[in-house]
Amino acid sequence: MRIGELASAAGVGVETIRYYERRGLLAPPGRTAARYRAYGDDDLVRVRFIRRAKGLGFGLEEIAELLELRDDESTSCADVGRRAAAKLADLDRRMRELDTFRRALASLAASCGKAAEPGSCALLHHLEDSKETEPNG
Amino acid sequence: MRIGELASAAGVGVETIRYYERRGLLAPPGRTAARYRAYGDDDLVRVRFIRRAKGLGFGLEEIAELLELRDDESTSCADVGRRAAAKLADLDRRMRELDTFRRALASLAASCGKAAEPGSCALLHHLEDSKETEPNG
DNA sequence: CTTGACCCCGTACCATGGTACGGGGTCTAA
DNA sequence: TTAGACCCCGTACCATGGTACGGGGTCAAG
Repeated sequence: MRIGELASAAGVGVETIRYYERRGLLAPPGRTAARYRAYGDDDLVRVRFIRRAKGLGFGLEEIAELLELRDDESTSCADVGRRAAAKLADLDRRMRELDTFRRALASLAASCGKAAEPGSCALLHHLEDSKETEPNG
Repeated sequence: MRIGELASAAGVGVETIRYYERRGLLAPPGRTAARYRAYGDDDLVRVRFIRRAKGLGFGLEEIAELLELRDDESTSCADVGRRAAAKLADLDRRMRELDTFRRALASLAASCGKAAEPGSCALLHHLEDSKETEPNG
């Protein structure tokens, strides 16, 4: 398929595909006689991989590393696993914070409709109460 | 307190404080005779608010809106609540995705150490299996 | 009355993750 | 053969969230 087709199938712009190529996330594809990029289904898989990983908070740099591991057939799953473990800890922390916040938000949304007293917002109080949970962890 | 004190108390750089002021997240503070910015404890609360909200995925623009609501005493909690509800849905979706990913990552980390067969990575497969969970939600 | 830490301001710079622009080639269909 | 859709490339630009730089003022200690 050509770049436009790949892009729309993956739900991104054509420029994004080229950008990923520049960034090394996509290998330079084959070309048609007219120098058009020619992609296969596996490229689509790859772009979707990137988008999904990105949507989950991985940076392109990290994704590139993940893809490298994936590309290298000799790389053991354990290598991926080591990276994964580090990311897991990160994810866990992130999720805990997010969950705390989500709870505050949920209880806020529940209580707010009823008592509309200005200045008595669970959400705002939650954010104002500065516990030791610093963002630079 | 002066800007440096505020900054270190909030765990950010001096430049960040000034940047927040430029962005309208912090009101221009009072000045000493020497034109030094003079902050109070509520400014610290405010900066911590910003950092916490930021650490949880809010953008500065969103935070500015939240702060506006907070500043405006006449704003009912319900107004904040409406914003919160929208953010909540967003957070929920994000957390579900994150959780799916975290599980994959966790089971990967568990299985990877044992069977190190290349190409059989739960993580990679998870990302390659493109379900309808698109990142542009 | 000088040294050093702190502050002022404006402007430039940085990384990230794209997005747009301009000038050109290619392909398909009428 | 000509219009329109698509593609090529390089380069510039954008938003976000800061960070650094340079030249200068302020203030407390020694």
